[in-house]
Amino acid sequence: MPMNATPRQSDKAAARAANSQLVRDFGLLIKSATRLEQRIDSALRRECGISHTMLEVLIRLCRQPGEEVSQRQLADDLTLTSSGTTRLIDRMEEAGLVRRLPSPEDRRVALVEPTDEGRAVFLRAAPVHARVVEECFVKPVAPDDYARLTSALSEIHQALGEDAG
Amino acid sequence: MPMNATPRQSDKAAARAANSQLVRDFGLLIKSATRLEQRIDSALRRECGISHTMLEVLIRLCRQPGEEVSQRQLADDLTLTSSGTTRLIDRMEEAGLVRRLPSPEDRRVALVEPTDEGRAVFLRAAPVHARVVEECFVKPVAPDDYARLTSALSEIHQALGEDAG
DNA sequence: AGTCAGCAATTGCTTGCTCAGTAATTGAGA
DNA sequence: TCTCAATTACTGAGCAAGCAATTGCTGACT
Repeated sequence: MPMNATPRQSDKAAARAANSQLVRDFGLLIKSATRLEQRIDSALRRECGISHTMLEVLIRLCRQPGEEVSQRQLADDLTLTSSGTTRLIDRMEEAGLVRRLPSPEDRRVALVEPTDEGRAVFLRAAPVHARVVEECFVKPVAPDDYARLTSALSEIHQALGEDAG
Repeated sequence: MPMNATPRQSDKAAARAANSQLVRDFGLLIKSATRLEQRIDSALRRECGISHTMLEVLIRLCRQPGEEVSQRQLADDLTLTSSGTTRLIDRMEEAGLVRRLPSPEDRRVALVEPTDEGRAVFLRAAPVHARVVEECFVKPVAPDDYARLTSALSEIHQALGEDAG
């Protein structure tokens, strides 16, 4: 494997790879998603006093009454580690938004349930969330593109789920 | 503003809003982007010893020789605060990947320049990056959808850039 | 019954970021 | 020319996440 002082052919190829359209498209995805999430997060903090992550938890807990969710399930849904989830739920419990209760079926699992306060906050936050999504995500996209966008995202998401290594 | 014990009509509407297709589509975007970035990041750490963020810096520094970039510019490009950028460059300088030099035009700005080591790492990392992007982002998407995906992303990105408040 | 591999949750430590506040420098207007 | 608001970078403090190691529990296999 010879190493020259002057750039080799393959070096130029590598440099080109980093600037390829595909890689830039990818960058656009990451950047847009990052900014979107920041937008949502700051709107929620300002108007409702909770983070976006906390709202995502509440969304899953408030689907229907009596349907508690395990931390494991939340972790998977939110793309978090279990330790991250533990501490997220700690903070939400501290804030009076949720409550932990032991699972009757498996004493390892901690089920999470919203408090009345949690439900109330959810009801205030959901429209804020929906509003920002509408403004920053749905509205800017041409209707023709929208369907393709979501199907592309599903494909990506599914591919990522399969080879979960 | 009357408050009843039983859920009001508007509460149901709020709950429905949180479960609307639009909001779920948005969730899919966030989740896919998060996972994609994790994938890239861990591949780069494992195979090249740098984070995804660091590679993004190197990409911008290695475009062409002699084109130094200010930290401000990097911060904007990477969606970071300026203090985050300061410390990122601190770490990269520590690792011997980049060097700071004062701007001759404006003594406030710190220009950033890659070292030889930084360029070498970039050349090793770029193909890894490209490979994962290809596998996880480009390949899973049907060709018909791909063009729409990127145009949708551009529209979103542009909309986010305009009302930068 | 007894063992043991595996999973859920938690905890200590580290990392990578933000926020708020500071200092130096610039450029535009009185 | 002087002043002053805006801009660039840096620093201290704090927060939210990850990783690694631990505990308690479960279910499967001998």
